[in-house]
Amino acid sequence: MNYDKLKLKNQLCFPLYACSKEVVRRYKPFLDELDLTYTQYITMMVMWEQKIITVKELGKFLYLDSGTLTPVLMKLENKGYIERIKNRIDGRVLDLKLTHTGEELMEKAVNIPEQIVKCVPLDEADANKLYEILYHILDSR
Amino acid sequence: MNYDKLKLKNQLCFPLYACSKEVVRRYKPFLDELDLTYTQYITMMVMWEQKIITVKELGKFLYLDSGTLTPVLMKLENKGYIERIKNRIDGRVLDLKLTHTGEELMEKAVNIPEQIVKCVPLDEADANKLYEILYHILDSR
DNA sequence: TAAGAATAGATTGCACACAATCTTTTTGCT
DNA sequence: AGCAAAAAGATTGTGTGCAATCTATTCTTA
Repeated sequence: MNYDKLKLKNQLCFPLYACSKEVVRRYKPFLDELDLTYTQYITMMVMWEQKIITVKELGKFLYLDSGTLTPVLMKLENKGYIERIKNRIDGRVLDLKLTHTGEELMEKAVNIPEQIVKCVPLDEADANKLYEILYHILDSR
Repeated sequence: MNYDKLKLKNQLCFPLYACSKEVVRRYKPFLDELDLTYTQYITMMVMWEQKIITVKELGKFLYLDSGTLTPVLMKLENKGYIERIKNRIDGRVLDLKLTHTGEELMEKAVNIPEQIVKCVPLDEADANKLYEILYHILDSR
């Protein structure tokens, strides 16, 4: 029996998993300046774009469920970046609303993407290819 | 000011992070049959290959530190797949030794890689390219 | 060779992820 | 209208990740 397929070096999932963590680590110094975790940061990215959104919709953007999001959203509310407002039409729904403070935070975050690009060695072709492959996998759910 | 770079769809890190979790999710049904988590699985992959290894060396393979590994290794020891043995020459070092039971587990795991391939839609060229890009980033530490 | 530095792992504390379950509210059906 | 099913979030419990710190041991070097 050949066990080569079980070797770590022959896996595709493993470098994906390791690389994901590695890139998140490289965000940390920049996010520390804003006192945001990575999960809080990507949540704020959606908030900056949507202004108002339900937890459900947010979860679709981030591929996360309420079990993960609820505590994250409570922290962001405590920091004053969002408000959590029960929807009046449908009582099951929680609307998330970007606050003025949350909007201001965007100004401080606006330089992060380009700083990350400097920390991750990828030419544009590879970046595009990577993007394409990753979304191809994600879209196959 | 242009805020496009802060949009989620324009990030490369985010699909990497989401895709990593998605692929790990696709492992779950197969790993559940072996009663292994993904972290325990990749740890066992190293053990199956190395038979004996220190925690330090294992951590280099997996890009994980003792804070993460210690509890994982204790669980694998409880399940009988590895032994944790203090090194006699250097008392600081902990050797991990694959047990017979651990070796047997490999037989049950041997089909997992090919089953995952079926669950992740990637042709060989893209798989190779993805592999190359990911290790390029990982190696830039 | 004795003390300080370095190293290997363990521990602690915090923040996710995610499955499973629970609560509240709304929908759909008859 | 009345009730079962479905939906949206919250809660609970387990298992990572990882920074910071602690302990035990070994190395270094004055």
